[in-house]
Amino acid sequence: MKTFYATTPIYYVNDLPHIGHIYTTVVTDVVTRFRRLSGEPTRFLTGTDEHGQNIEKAAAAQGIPPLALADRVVERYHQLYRTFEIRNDDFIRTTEARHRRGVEALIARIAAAGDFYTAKHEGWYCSSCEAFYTEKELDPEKRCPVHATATAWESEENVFFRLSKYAGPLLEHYERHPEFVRPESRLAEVASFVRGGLNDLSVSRSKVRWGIPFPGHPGHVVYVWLDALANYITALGFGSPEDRFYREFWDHPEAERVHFIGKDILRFHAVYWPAFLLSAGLPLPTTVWAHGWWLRDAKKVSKSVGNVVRPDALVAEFGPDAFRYFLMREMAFGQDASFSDEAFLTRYNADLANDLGNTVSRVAALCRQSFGGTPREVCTDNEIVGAFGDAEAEWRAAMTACQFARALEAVWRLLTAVNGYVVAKEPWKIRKQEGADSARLHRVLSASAEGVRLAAVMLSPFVPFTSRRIFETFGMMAADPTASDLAWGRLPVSAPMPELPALFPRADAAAYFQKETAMTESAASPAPAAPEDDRIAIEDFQRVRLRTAKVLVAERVPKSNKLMRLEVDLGGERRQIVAGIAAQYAPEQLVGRNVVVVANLKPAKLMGVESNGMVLAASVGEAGAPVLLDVPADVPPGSKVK
RNA sequence: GGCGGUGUAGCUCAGCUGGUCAGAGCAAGCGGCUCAUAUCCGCUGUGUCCGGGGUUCAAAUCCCUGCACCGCCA
Repeated sequence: MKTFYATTPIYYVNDLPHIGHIYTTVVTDVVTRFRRLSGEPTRFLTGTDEHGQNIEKAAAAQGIPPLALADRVVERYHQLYRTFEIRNDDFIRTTEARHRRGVEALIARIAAAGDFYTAKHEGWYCSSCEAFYTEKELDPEKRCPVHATATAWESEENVFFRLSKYAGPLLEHYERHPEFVRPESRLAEVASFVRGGLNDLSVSRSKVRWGIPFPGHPGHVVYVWLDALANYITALGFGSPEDRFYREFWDHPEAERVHFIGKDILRFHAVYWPAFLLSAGLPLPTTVWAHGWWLRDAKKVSKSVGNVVRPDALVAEFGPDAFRYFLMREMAFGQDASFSDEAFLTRYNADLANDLGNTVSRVAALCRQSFGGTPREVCTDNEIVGAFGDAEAEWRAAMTACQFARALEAVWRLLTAVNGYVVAKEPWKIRKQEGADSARLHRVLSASAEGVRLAAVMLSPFVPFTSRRIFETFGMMAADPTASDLAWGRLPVSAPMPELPALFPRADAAAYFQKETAMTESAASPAPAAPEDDRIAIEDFQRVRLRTAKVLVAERVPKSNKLMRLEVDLGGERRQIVAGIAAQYAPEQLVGRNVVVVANLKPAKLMGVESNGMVLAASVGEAGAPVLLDVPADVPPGSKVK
């Protein structure tokens, strides 16, 4: 029997949930709801990645065991899932015994294939990355390219996986299964990477303690990705006697297995993971679907314009369904999209309030006013039947291809058809002329209401709560629909219809932004650490004018331990800048040195001395000791830094 | 530097293997209805389909080249 299995990545508990997590999870939820609605046996897995040095450290910093830290974050995810009505069948945590058992089983198979060997692994190790770097990847002072913190030369015996051996088989697999990576352009990227040759992968760590002990290698734990990726099968019971789900949803000729991921972790899913599986002789996933990122609209910073990004506020104000709808409708799946409150409000009003909400409201009102309930007969011969057939076919094709925006457009065409039909038939006139008993009136409203009901069925994967409300409005049970509901003529006859509040009351965008602005401004205190995406757009960065400068004069600011008064050459312009570096640098170390400065900073007075800019320095260690950024002596002063 | 992608109406984007492909939605303008959440229905426009070459009877669609932006790798 054909089965469908979909997963999100397991989320690292070092990070609180943000829009990226919400998006991937909602996508997977929509897809699995669609499959269930189509009657396919379906399984939806998500979970958390809880091992690694970073977790160990973060927990130690808070004085709690790592597992307690993980518990807290896991609770945040559960909350999130309740809010958005995520219907996952399982939630795996890498600290669970079933996961460990599965990882051990996977490792046993790879070992049996002879794909592990031990060798000395040396290099510059960054403990934050839990990774080794080569000399040329580091700056001259051997600092980590990601964290800019000191790395240490480490040398240890590690277990290696013969990844190099699988470059050929992987390329062959890509060739034979072009659907293995979606979208297509990503497959090209991955293939290009593999064609460049693969190095064997170190898959054990002795520096890390918080992890799964590597079988047969005391003191070593399993490398985080080998541990984490395995979740997709360990959650199904792989390696356990109770592996019914594994046999049904993974190791089965007709099982479809899809990983939804962000494009940032494509390589792990499309290279490492299938290589592990090939080695272990297990089936590969059918498709790895890499979606894009939500970028922030940063055209204007003015809050009154309405580009304040506050997903929490939007969800609170307009509800999780509106947010789910926006995410699925606005992003062309696979590409990046930009997020703005403005776009959200536009979609909300145009699509949800006007089209969906108003159509439900008008058809329901017509029925209620005419019959006090649903029509007494089912009309099977009308223009809406055909519109539904077309919409359903398009919707199904688009959903199967993960073209969510298209699927939604198809449903909206059905809504437009209903509205056009209502306008053409003018049921309010029929009622006046022929009375509420008119058979024609019953048929017209039956067709209209049935169109709305079917739109709600097709929308149920996207906006489950709203769909149930629509069913309720038309006298049905407020339950998730099943495959048989997706056929014409299932609207109950002469059923009482409760009068419910508007689904999506029209929003006054101007008033909303005014309120948000007021709230933002009144929140003078530091914003709470919201689990938000804090990436910025390139335009944000470009507002900062960074320039190189040569220090001409340096002297300590009287009565200050930290402040140093500098006069710098900014390429023809002489500037006075005060920098808090006197504790670490002597004036004579500074004169003649090249530095990087922020050239367009508003002037400020420090200890009575005016400063016109800021010298950039890395902030090192707990105390944040400044370490000036180096600029080679031959870079002329005033050069742009970008 | 290598590989790949993108560039289509004011905005967001559809346009597969070349021949109603010059489109949809939003925004704008005009008209209509009044059942409905000032909602709905109909009509209307602007586009050097990034620039330049080429193949072809025919190219937004294929090839070459230039520019801009983006991604992966180094």
